[in-house]
Amino acid sequence: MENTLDNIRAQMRKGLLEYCILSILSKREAYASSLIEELKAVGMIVVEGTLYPLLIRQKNQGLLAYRWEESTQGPPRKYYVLTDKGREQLAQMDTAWDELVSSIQTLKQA
Amino acid sequence: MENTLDNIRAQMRKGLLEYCILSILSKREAYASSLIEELKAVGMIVVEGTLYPLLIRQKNQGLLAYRWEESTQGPPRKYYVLTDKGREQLAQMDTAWDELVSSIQTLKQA
DNA sequence: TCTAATACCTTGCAATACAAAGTACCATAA
DNA sequence: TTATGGTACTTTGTATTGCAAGGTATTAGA
Repeated sequence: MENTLDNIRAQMRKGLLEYCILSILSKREAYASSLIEELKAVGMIVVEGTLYPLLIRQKNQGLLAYRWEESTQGPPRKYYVLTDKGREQLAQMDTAWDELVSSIQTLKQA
Repeated sequence: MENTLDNIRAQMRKGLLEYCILSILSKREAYASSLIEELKAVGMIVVEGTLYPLLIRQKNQGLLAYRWEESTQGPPRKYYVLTDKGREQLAQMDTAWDELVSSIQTLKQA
């Protein structure tokens, strides 16, 4: 029941992570740790325990596929890419997101 | 596991309802059914089983207060209003929302 | 052969949106 | 007076999902 700005941020983010992941992967393939870095760079803190299950869910839904790639700096990495179905889903989410932003704008000014 | 646009909308909305409620109540007091109407008017479907527990949570957090008012058309209504604490919370949520919109915009163009 | 760094994964818990069903009040018609 | 329909508030049980915490595995270097 804390009310810090961080908690407010966290709460607002709920359900949007899936959209962010697809958006990032639509530009370039990435592995989990690099996704976490990119999200952190724009101010969205995500932890492993959130991201890994999410990626697995999206893969099981057929939105993502992955391939293993060796790394020079540690264990192999699982690079995820968008499938065609993932691209369709992203297009729908773009629409939904624009509508949501518009809805809230309307609410706040009426 | 459905993937309709409605489900996508629903998912994106998660966690944002609290913000919408405070936004509406910052403009005028309202009772549950009227909140549902106003949200529906901007395209956000909310059902009673979602809204009532949410209002009770916000009241228990001290963000809202309410008063009973007689109605000419049925049982009395519980009109909710923002408290000072609710106004503070709303201000923080405004910030968090703007940041979120900005973060996603950055993600999508990078 | 340790240790540190990197990367992936799992378990258990808490929060919350929802469907569905229930309770209560009021006006009006039979 | 009683029944009916409309309005409003509430509760219960379930599914989803974000997270803390802990675990496994690979690699490079001391």
